[in-house]
Amino acid sequence: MTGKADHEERRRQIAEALLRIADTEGLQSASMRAVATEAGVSLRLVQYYFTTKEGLLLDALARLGAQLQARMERWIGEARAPRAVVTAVLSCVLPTDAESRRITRTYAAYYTLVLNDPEVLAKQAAQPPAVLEGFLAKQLRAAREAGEIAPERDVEMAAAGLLAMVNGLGSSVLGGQRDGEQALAILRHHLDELFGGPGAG
Amino acid sequence: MTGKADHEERRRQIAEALLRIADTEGLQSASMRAVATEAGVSLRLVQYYFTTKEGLLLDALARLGAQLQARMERWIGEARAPRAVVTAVLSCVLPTDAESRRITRTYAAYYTLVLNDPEVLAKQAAQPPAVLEGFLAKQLRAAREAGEIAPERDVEMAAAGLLAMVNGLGSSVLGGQRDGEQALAILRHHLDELFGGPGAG
DNA sequence: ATTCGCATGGTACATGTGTATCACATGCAT
DNA sequence: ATGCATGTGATACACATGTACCATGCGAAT
Repeated sequence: MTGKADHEERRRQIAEALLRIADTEGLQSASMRAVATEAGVSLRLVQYYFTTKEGLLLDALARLGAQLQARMERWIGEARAPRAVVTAVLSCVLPTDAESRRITRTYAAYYTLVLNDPEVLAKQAAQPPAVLEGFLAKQLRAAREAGEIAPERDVEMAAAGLLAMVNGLGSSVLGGQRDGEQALAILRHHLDELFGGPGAG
Repeated sequence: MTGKADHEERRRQIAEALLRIADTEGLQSASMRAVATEAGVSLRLVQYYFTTKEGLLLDALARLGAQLQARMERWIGEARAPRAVVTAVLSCVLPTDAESRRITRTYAAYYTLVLNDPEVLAKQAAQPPAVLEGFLAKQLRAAREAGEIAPERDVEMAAAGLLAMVNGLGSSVLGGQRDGEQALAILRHHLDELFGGPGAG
């Protein structure tokens, strides 16, 4: 046989074709045929490897999530100081470079889909933000105990607010209202306000 | 003739049918036929009053914007104090009651559409946030000059951050991650932090 | 009474969609 | 050599969509 590596490779190839289309033209343009053409395979193959369109959408979403997580870990790097970690996590989801623009746009394309699908999709997509928020709160608490944040500050509230803010900032960048650098500046400003003042890069 | 009042009334009736569908089932389900059925008219009439689907979408979006603005003015009411105005504007766009949930969900439905349409739609939808942000900044500056906000605070940054935050909070509520009251609590917390402390109503 | 323009209904057409079906290859186990 | 599972192709089908076209009614101006 051709080996299971080829099988998974084909799936990856097709799913990434979907993500590419979702990024550039939106999910509504990601028909089975369009995905097949983009991936350079026949329509039948897309059907063969994913059976149904919902399966393809779900698989691609999972891959997108993995890509975002990989980007986060890359941005966190060897940072151990809570403030550096928080800054990395928040700023890496802002559409500032090509990769983040791609990921953000593609997530936005899925967003509308999730809103009107009480199916598995909603469950799959509502979990990551919650754990991320918990992670941020933990980091902020550590920073507070280290004296970098005023003791009276509520870290859960701050974490929720910051996460919502980068989400909204991302939307404004995608909507063409402002530029990625400006969004980053706004985020940095609020981080400076939360922590004592301007911190190291 | 039947009078121009009837004409405009028909347009309103049809456009609101679209908005109702966009709210409950998403814009992708808002086909010409579905809108016609929802409005209780024939497909031909939808064509007659709006010619093209794009025209219908644009008109409905304009009406949605008017509804949101009306809601804002209603929420601002007779409030004159900057803090009260800012609080009203920001909290009235959070999905806390039926009307705001409807408006927010419908805007979200349009959002994806705007992302992949460099047409008139983008221009039409990118303007309001900018003027709203300017309005908020002005209110915050007034509050700062009145001593309610620390003099070293940057009001433009704060306005941009708050607007992005309510936007992100709205998304999280729509995504089922939290409830409207919790979102409101997070917003209030950050307003308390920006202004000296808890304020009246 | 005729004519004209607006309003309305019904329906056709071309296209795009997801999915199903039939056909053929190719390689491995028996 | 034969049979069977996996991979691949081409095409058919049923349906939904936006838009265009033809016909009819009906009030008003001539």
